[in-house]
Amino acid sequence: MTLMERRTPDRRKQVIEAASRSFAAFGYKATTMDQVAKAAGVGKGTIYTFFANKEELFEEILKDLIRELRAVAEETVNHTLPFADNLMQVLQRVLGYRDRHALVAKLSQEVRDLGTPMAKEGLEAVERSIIAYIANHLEEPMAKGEIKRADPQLTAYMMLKMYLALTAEGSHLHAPLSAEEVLAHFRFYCIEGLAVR
Amino acid sequence: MTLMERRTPDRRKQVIEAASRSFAAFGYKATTMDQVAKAAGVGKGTIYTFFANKEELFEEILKDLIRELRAVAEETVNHTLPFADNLMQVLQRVLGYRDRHALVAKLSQEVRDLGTPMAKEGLEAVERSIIAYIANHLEEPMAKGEIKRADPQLTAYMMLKMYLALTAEGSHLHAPLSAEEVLAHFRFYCIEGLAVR
DNA sequence: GAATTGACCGGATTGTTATTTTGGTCAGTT
DNA sequence: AACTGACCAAAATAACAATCCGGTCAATTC
Repeated sequence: MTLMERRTPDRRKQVIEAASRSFAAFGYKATTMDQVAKAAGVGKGTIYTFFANKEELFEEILKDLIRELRAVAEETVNHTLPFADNLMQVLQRVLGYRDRHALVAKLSQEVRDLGTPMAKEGLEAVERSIIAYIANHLEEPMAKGEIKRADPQLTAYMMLKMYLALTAEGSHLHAPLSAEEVLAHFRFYCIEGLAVR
Repeated sequence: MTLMERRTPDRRKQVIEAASRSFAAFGYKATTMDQVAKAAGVGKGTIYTFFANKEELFEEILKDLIRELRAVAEETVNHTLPFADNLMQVLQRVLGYRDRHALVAKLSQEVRDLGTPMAKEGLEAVERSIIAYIANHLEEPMAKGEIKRADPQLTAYMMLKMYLALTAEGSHLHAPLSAEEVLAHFRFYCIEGLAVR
């Protein structure tokens, strides 16, 4: 096995890992193919045997990120528990996923500062995928009557927006909230609502 | 009166109105002081007898906008009605306030496309002022037990974010919603919550 | 003489051209 | 057959010139 790895090291994997680090550290635009090749210990041409261009390489990295988030969610969800509990659990785990967030954070900054179209599209793809995932998992509790019936797509969208409002965006209006505060507030505003019962 | 207007036309008002139109039509950066002076039928120097610089002129226009929104809200609110009803009424009126929205829309676009710092600060000022206003008007219904107790500042912030998610931002994910849909969804997500009662 | 004006100034912005960087290729090496 | 890196054209950046615009103030008007 060690010998085999020596003989045929997995170039593709090397490339993906180097690229992943580079995109997270420098963003889309500032990551050069020469750089990735160097970091991967690979000739530049080799990259192009696996990926048609920089764009496709980037999309692969994003797919990995989405896959990973989905996996984290999947292994956290417990279908015997109430919907709200699952939602909270998943959010808590995703919140703690700092390192993987680095790519998202860097891309967000790049969109703000440089406006790189590719970074913007990438973030939108991640966002769409998260919304689709949540929307999917909304249908069961709705059918079961655990939560009210509503357009799952729109509901998932609103959930994400509220989550982001509590974590990322609102930094300049309310002091950064702790993970527990985020969870408590999310439950309060999103699930329970302001109306008295 | 007509004669008096002829004799001492209100230069300050002329300037403010011309500037207001120009900021709404072209944004902060693309509005030049020469242009404003021309449109106001006034020498450029005159502007500087009322406003120290372009920035102050802009801030005055924003103050006017905020004052106007506040006035619309104030004359709509009926303290004998339930909180949720008032909220809906005010939203409905603000939603229909197309002309005044023009300035906000233009500034939003300018922040997106040009990143003009002054436009960004201006929008944030408007946002802060709206949040402060809502927060103020949350305390009474909270005290009366009409809605649940919570940090008014944060609650107001979440309300605005939800409103914006339903109207402005979400254009690329859900088709633009009609005014009625926005109101219905806002009531659903913000007031009632997803939990079944 | 108070209010108003517009030519004028310098710093910022925009347009232009020269230089460098970088995504992608492919002849040659291993 | 897998892999490499010198090479190319196009895109990005830097350097510089030309223009624009916020702000001032001496001259003008009322």
